[in-house]
Amino acid sequence: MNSLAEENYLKALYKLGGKSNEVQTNALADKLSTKASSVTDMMKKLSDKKLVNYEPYKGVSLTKEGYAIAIGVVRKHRLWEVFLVDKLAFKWDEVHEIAEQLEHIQSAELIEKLDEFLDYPKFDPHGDPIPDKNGKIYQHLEVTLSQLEKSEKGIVVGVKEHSKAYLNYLDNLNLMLGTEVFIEDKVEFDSSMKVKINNAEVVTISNQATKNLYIKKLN
Amino acid sequence: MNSLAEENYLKALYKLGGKSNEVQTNALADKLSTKASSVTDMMKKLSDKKLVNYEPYKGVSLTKEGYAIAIGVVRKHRLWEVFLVDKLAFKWDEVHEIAEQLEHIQSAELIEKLDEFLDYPKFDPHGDPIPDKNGKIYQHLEVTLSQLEKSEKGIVVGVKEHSKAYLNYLDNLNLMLGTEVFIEDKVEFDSSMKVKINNAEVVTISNQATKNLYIKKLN
DNA sequence: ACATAAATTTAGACTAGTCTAAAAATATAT
DNA sequence: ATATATTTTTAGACTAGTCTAAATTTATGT
Repeated sequence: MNSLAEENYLKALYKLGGKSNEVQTNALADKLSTKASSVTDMMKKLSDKKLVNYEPYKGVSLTKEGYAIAIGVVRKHRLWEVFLVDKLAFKWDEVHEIAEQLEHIQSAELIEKLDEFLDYPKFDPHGDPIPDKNGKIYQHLEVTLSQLEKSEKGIVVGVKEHSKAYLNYLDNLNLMLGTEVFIEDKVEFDSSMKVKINNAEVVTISNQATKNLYIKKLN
Repeated sequence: MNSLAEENYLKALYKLGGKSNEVQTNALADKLSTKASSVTDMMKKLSDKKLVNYEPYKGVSLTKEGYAIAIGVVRKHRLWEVFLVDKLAFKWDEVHEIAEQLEHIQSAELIEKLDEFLDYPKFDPHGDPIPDKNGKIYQHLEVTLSQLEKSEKGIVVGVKEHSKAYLNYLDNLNLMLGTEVFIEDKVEFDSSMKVKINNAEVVTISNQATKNLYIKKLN
């Protein structure tokens, strides 16, 4: 069994380095809002448990076993987010902190039953893919709104940035998962875009915002 | 905010002493499977936080504020148990350990939404009353099966003992919440009872078992 | 190549929670 | 009433996880 702290380190390592990329001590410290010295201590511990490959001064990466644990935590986080939004009517910008707690509940049976109850969702409320029980993830084709050209059409399938501020900004533009977008125009000056939403109103979206929306192209 | 350990001490204090009864250090240590010295340390801490009334060597009881927290944890535990049984199809003997974890999730909004989702249940899967959001509890009239006389009739409304072994024993007898029981006979020799279940088969129930079943008398 | 900067690790201290063993207080028994 | 048993508290040590400050290693710029 792994402690809550250990699980959080493994999850952060996954978010920064994926299945096998090296991650620097400071990057991990930043991600976890802790200090580099604390990271070093934990890396030694996780290395002893064979959950990470750690060489002093050289960075760290997940072992196969560490990756499996990290993926499991991500799976739990995202399934709970679906539960919170679909069943308890939370909004998509309200669920992160609660899911951060729920992701550490220990019970394999619980999570399988939750998955079934939710009807085996493939994506969480932000469009992030939910690993299946074997750890398989179906990744987005990573096309962002900013990469579409004038007159191209697509559907919003995910967000890259999860802050409350950004999610609220999208809500106010009526942009949510499943929304159809059509590029009316790209403004050269500030790289913002004029976008027609669901064949109705046209809104202007900042470059910053367009870079953080995943789109599935149509036609 | 209170730590997980603090919440567990407060809950145990509630289970042993209710709203205001004094509890001995050793009793608390037993309940929490810890040592008396650990209890003493924690009581000093909770006393400093004004969550318990503690006088060295004299025992300890909950303050109003400590009681409110304890009741909140119990409310969360029991609501999650309802979720696990009603929505995720767990059996009543499988939910305790998971609910022990879920009861510490911090989010007032979560628990209110869960309560609504479950349709404001009054009792958990073992028949224990669920405190409402103001901390009000509707207690059972505490009649146990063992207190019924020959030819009396009642309905099973709760269990006093929550061990897996006991709950399984009841399952095997087809005894669950809502089951109708009719006392065919009381055996003087070992105080066991012959009980007709749902107007069908007659089973023999040990004294030990009859003392742990709450009954609502009929007629 | 060498000085300096940046990143990382080590050393030592702190907190929360736990433990064992000894000391102190309270209860019980004759 | 006094010895004995029981209960509780205190003292000191331990672990997990964190921190600051100093030391060390690696990277960078001229």
